[in-house]
Amino acid sequence: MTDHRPGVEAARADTPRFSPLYRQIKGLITRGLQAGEWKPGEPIPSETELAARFGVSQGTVRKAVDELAAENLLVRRQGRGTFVATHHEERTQFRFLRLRPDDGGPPGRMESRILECRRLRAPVEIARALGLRGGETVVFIRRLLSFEQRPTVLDDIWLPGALFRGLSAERLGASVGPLYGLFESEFGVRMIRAAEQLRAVAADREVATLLGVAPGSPLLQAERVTYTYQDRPVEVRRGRYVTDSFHYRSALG
Amino acid sequence: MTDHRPGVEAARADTPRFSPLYRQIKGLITRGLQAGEWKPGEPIPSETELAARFGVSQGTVRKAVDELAAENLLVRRQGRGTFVATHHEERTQFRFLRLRPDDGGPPGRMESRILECRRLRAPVEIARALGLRGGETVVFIRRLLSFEQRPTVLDDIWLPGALFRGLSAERLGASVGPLYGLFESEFGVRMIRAAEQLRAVAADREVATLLGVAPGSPLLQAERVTYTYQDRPVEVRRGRYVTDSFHYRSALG
DNA sequence: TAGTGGTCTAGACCACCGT
DNA sequence: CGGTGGTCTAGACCACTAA
Repeated sequence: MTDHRPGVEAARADTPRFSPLYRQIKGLITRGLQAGEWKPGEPIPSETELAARFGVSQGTVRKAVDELAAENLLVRRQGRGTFVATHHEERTQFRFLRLRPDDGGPPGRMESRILECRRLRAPVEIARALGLRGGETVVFIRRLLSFEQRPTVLDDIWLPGALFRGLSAERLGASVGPLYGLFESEFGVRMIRAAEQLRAVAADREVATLLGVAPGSPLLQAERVTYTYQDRPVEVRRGRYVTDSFHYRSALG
Repeated sequence: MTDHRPGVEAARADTPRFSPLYRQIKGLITRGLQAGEWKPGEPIPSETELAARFGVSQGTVRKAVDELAAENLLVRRQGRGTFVATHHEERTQFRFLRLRPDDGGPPGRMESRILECRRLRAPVEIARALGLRGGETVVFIRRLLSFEQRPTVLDDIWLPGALFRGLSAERLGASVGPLYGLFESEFGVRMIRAAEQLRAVAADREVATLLGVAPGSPLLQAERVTYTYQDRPVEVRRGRYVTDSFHYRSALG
């Protein structure tokens, strides 16, 4: 790279007064990830190699990789290398599902059933959340998650139609792992982070029937917006959780 | 300090195979915080000074402080110094209260009313969560939080009696800031982190009355265990939130 | 044993803050 | 201006993994 000295950067002067070198390196690595230069699950080049490529010291690369690892874009494995994060792994499996059995242990046998999958014009709120122009089509998915045969989660999912061409109930049914793994492998869309808004709601008749609870039962509702690279929203999800013997874990730091 | 070289550490050999130097430094700084060597809101010595005191390089101190800052025990302020975190500040004010108005903006005028404050023998579940022996006394507090005159949060709080001698309704009423600020200043108990379990429940008659909702209304319930240094539990809290126009924010990363 | 990430050092310089 | 944290470097050595 050229012109990455702090002073030079400062001279550029716009919104962020100063962008340190390691952040620029971070940006370059992110660009490589986004462009698919290294695929999920694969290792990226070693720190010394990246340092040579970018013409900076290893310490600077290290700090860039540190941040990317903290954001779960990369995974460090001592003695082996640094790998591109993937949703096809035990460890990342439940990163976005915060529901846990009250008795502690990991969730037991989980079964996913697709109830619906069709295309429709995006409702205004969905379009707004996804940054779509009015009238664009979205893929709508409704699915039911059961733990040990007990229906527990009803998810309604909206995805930008343009990014998920060819997504169908059959395709979903044929897949085994987590949805985000499918999205990553089949559509090249990598879910990076999400924000949820939680509230307690009363189950309406339709939802109550699907979840096997009495109408009016209290349900935990999670409205999620999921983002890919560049903080681009690519999924809206409304989940309803039966919290009789499960709870949603939240860590306050 | 003496004997902090990696090799020496490795030779000690027990559970953690190897404890890097910066973690030991981190432990020493934490001990200072816990012992009250530096008070909340005050600056700790500069990095160079700490490096000299501990006989390590500045970079090693830096990494220790980095972690402590990431855990919100310290706050770095460029050009000024590194300060001991405190609950008496705007920025940390809402660190543990994740409820937000649906319309985005920050919570409006908040009013806290103490409904109850008394001592009682710890119920078994509370005693277990707080690591108390059966029959020890706890302080029980019930309080109501209202936003813009609208009752929104009902908190039941249990604290170890031994740590909070002299805590009374009057004392609570006389205080202005957040509870954790009071606990920090008056009782020397600093809340560091917490874990919550969320579920949807139906309001019973008593709770419904206090919150001004219909009995059976769905409420978001948060069961919190709060920890101080050394991961010692020092508070159990059960909150019930009215989520008609508020939601609980959760970030998935 | 070779290669990777992880730690530690010493020193330089920069950005930011208060005086 | 002096002092603080923030960045960057170059080089050494350690811990871990796989072949």
